Amino acid sequence: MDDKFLKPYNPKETEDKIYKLWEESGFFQPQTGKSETFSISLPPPNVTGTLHMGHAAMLAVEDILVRYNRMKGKRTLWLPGTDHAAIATQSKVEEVLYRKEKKTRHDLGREEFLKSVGEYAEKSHDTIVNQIKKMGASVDWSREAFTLDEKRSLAVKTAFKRMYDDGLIYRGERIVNWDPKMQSNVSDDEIERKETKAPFYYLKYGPFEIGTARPETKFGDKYVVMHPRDSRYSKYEHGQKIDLEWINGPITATVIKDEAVNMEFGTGVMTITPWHDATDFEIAKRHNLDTEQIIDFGGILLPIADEFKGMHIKKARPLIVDKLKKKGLVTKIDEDYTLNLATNYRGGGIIEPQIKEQWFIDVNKKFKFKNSKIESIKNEDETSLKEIMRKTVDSGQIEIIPKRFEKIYFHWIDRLCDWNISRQIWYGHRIPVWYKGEEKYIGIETPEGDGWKQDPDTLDTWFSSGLWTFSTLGWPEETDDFKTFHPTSVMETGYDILFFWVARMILMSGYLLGDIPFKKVYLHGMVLDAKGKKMSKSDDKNAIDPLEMTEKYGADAARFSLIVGAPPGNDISLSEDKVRGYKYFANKIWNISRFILSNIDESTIKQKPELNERDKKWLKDIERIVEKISKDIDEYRPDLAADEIYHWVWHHFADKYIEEIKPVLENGSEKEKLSIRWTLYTILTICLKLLHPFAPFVTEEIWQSLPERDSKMLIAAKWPNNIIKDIVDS
RNA sequence: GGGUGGUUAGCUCAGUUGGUAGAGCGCAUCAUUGACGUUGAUGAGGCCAGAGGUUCAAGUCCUCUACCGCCCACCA
Repeated sequence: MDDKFLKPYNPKETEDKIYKLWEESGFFQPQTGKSETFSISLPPPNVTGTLHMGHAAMLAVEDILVRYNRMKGKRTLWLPGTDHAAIATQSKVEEVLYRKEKKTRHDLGREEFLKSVGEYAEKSHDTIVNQIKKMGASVDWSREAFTLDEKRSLAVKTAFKRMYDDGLIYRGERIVNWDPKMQSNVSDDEIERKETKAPFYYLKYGPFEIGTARPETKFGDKYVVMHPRDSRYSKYEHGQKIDLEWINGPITATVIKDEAVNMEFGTGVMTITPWHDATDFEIAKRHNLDTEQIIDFGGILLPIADEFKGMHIKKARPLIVDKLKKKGLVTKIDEDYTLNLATNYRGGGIIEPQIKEQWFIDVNKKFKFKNSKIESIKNEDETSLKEIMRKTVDSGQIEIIPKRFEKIYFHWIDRLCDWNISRQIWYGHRIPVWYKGEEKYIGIETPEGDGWKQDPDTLDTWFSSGLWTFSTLGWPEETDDFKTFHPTSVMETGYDILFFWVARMILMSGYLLGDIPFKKVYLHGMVLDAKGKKMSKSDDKNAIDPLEMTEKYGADAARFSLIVGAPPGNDISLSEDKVRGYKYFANKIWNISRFILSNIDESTIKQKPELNERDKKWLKDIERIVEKISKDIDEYRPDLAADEIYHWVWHHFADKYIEEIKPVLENGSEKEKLSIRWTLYTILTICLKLLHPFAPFVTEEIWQSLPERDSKMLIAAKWPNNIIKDIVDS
């Protein structure tokens, strides 16, 4: 027996060494010559981020699936990469730039700024990669990808051009979610509404009373809107002009009747600001009304505000309210009003709706479906992107686990509007469109000749993420990897990005390949702290750092603690006690092995002796466990499998069997001892295999010290199967 | 407002087609110098949120209620 067993298991001394051993073995790469495949694309973490508990949980689940399927003999690929995370990364660099040098990106200029973002991303990249390794993730580093590298750029441009040529991408002037802080718009899905207390003002508007939380937008309000069936206002006619006194003097207002008005709310009358409100914009469009910009893209009031022009809205508001009060136009102020403030979920800027020209993907436009591998849409059928997203899941070709998220997904699709894909930030994939006067060019390469200017906007980061399952495999080239590993077996990710990402992957894959990107979607929950807050938020001081946990208790313990009791889709709250508990388990495995190895010798395990009934019973019992574990993992319940194996190894195998046979090893007959020794060793090797996907480090370390084993490395060992047939009955 | 998840031991949470309530940490008693610094055995502690229903049988299925959370939504 190896001397290392004389001390307790020491993850710190073991893990890096074992990871290196695996990497050098080449087993992270798919083995050739096998037909059935299993593939997962790693959801790429932000290149500038650090590993949080959510990542750690994700890596644990995926590594379990991957190691299990690899041991089952499948040709297994887990492809890693990082995401340029346009907005998040750019904001981070801008913040540092401002803090250190008091400069903005405009002071540096586009080219120089991008260079510094690139450098920052590159430097940061190694951090996240090393953290992924610490968790024991058996990803194939030789195929690592980045959402903004050259190959992925080609995929993005190819996708854009195809969609443009099919009329699915268009440029249009719409009301968009403008973030004045970041100087870019964001898509509807990137809006996070926060409940905020704010005063709500009731203002006299001629004969009417209107309500607003934003008096600073009201300068241009010259339409007063009410419901056509509101009897209170039946004496006013649509189109009627009314002269009245307003903020900066007398104006003429026009009465508009529109069903969008809620009669129950307030007085049932409102004025509209079409340039800065989505609902108002729709009303204005319906009645062909004038629109006028009140606030510029930096949050500064325009000349229409008269004496307030040039002021920031934040400063102007109290002054405007003062003026309104002095003029006797304020009738009431509700100081305790709650409104849903729209903020940018990345970066937190307060959204100011603005009308702006942007690029969109049309999700409703019909087009002819080509190369269909989607069961529910026939080749050459007329379809739309929305229909692709719906039918692939509705037909069951893609299965979302747990099932309840399918309903949420459908609900989202049904109210989905065109996807705004352009951003005014600099870091990201530049829109592959060039202009020269009236001419326009859309393509992969910069057009020949002078005078072409590229569109300044970049693409929504989820555009490139949407291609991830196949751009990482070499698409648009028809590579062997692409043919072999796509569609991928399962997409394992958090439910919080079901819309952002999962839906967009289905859209992109469906349109570009006529195929699904993955067969299953496994959604894991959020890791919560003791207060029930998401641990992935970097500003959360209660967060448990996964690296600190691996440092203190070992990666195997961290993995176990993130798996047990975490069914798909359920949030888990993690405590340090739980991690510690599983560290003890790793040591228990260590000591079981120590006990067994000190009680056998090579000659007693090489040849199967005649087995007594007790040992046969235990061998049958572990076969039952093997079947249970396999079934649980096959059904995407690693949480149950982990709990089951934990319980069996500790409280059955160790507490019962080993305790039972201890006296027999002392005083029993030679025949009995032979049977026991062989059984102990056999069960140990099976247990190590069963435990390996969950606790890869400690099991591999023990495996390396086994005198007799059917594979040099545990990572490549064969998953146990038909034990009774192979052992007991022969 | 619509949808959705939760409510189980002192704490944090599991409980897969309905069949005698489980884990980690904590607690009590005993054993143990040991394969185990991290051990074992035994035990205390649960009207499984509340009410009704289906069933031979409900933590589990159905209906309603309460509270907590999350997602969605154009109430200015």
